[in-house]
Amino acid sequence: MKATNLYAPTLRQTPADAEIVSHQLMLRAGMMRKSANGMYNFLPLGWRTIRKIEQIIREEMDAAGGQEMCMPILQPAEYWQESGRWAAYGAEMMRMQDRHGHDYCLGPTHEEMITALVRDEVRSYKQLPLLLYQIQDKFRDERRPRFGLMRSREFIMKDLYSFDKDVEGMNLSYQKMYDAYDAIFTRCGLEFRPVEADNGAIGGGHSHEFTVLADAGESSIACCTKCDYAASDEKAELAAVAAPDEEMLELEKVATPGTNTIDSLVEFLGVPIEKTIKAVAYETEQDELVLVFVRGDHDVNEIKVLHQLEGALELRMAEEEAIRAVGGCPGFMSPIGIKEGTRILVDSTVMNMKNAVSGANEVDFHYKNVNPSRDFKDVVVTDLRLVREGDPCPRCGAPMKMTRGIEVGQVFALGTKYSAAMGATFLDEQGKEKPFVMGCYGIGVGRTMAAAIEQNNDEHGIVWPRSIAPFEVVVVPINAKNEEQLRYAEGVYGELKQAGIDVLLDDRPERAGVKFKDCDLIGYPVRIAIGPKALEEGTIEVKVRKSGEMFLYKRETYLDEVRKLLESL
RNA sequence: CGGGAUGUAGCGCAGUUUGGUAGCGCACCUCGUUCGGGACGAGGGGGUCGCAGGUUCAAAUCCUGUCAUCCCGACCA
Repeated sequence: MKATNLYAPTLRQTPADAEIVSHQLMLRAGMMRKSANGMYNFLPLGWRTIRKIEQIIREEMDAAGGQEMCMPILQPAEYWQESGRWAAYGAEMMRMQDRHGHDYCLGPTHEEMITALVRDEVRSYKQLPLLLYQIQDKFRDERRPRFGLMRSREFIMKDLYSFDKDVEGMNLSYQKMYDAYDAIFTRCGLEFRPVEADNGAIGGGHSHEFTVLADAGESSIACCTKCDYAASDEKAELAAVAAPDEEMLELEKVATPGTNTIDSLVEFLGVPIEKTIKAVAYETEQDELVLVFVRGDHDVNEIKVLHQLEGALELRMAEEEAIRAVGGCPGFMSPIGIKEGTRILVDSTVMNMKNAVSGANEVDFHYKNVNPSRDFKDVVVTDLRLVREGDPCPRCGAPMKMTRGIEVGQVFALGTKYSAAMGATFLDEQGKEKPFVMGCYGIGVGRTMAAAIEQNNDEHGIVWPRSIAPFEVVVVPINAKNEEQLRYAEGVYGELKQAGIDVLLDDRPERAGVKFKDCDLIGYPVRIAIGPKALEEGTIEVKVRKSGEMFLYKRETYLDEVRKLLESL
């Protein structure tokens, strides 16, 4: 490819509406342009990178036994009604009607489509396992698209669905995908962690998110500093803090005027915050009141709370009336003296506390010397709190570190949620009808591209990992208006191309400085400059974008040297 | 959907307070000089000032409405 035939409009200045560096650089490097909120045009350079990422994904999916196919983006509502998600999906689904008034959506994902397809096709356990995937645009009407490709409304996703005859088979498929994902993100040159993820409302199976470590990321993950445990902040398991070795003292009610927050209580009583018990009251969408108690300095993990409440999908802060109705007092709550039958959840750390302070269910009064193991009745005790920096790892006990990351992929053991709901069954060895045991596995292709830039850039621009760079090598005649130089550069370009290297010839009649700046901005891994030195001395000047190293090679040997260089990038 | 900010040429911005012929830098076009890290000179093209209504002799500027974009909070590839 020659630059004079390439539409790559670079920008000197950063567009004002781009916030994070990957978005800014993709615009500046002429890789993409915005079309509408959360939707983007990929320009030729950006598309080359997308295609390279897709190709890596394809190769690894195929190697893992996947078969590529393609399903329609437009999906009939009836499948979604069968799975129950037509109602459940909410405003995030782009919906429309055809001329006959039939409902459709633009696919936000394809579990329903693939399940319906396989249901109609696959009859026997002998046809399993079946791993089908596609790479295609998905639509999600995000409440707030932002950060360029990081969260867009139309995005390219690789989605694979596995169908197995039993849970063991599913686990095998899951592991294959897990390993393939590991290979894909490694090949893309990314620093990432597979983290244990919450499986949300889907329930049942397990799930991992593949998270690229980057400050611009929207997910917060807890990583053990010693072992390889890593989990999303919502998922991170926490053991109870051990019970202190103290005598249990007599429960005592004390007046604590105006102390309806933990901070004011700590100040008023002069007790350490670790000796206080905090209450949070929620109501479910079924209007059930749930009282949650955690240590004063801890935060409630609402996901963990939801897992305790079968059937509930959402929590809202409880109305004061509802709290009073069960004998609670907003700002001064305690499990002691709450109406029988009220759902009370207590974090396991709280249960180990001794001689703590909690509310007394009366305005301006608290209990001292609360000993939950003695004083709390009819409560559910479990892990309910949100992980914090320094909390002990559930595996090895070493402190955990909180990091930010970009979720580029997720692997998910679905089980029979969709196959059962949609009646997708096969006959097993005994001739018995069984629902498929499924898994689903997604990769955000554009997000992977953005994540790669977040991790690989400097003040001059992008520093592409070789595997996903739009071109591996750029050949720059210093003065393309000089016929001799241009011819020489064309020769070198032809040799590289002949050698199977993905190379661009920057034959634009621009000044050297302009072209060099563009090279750095776009981030080609290797730059070859052809100037007087090449013509007079036959030396080829090679510069590595990442390290800034410059090498001079003889014309006779530079090809091998460049090949070696590329392999190291 | 709540909170905040911004809409003026392809990009970055000034002008709005105090109404009076729409500007600057970059980019673009022409000519000349220049040519290994975003050159210089001369000339040139391009904007119904987001949109609609209102006030006024006169509106980018004041008022009302509306739309869009960006950032902060509940989710996900």
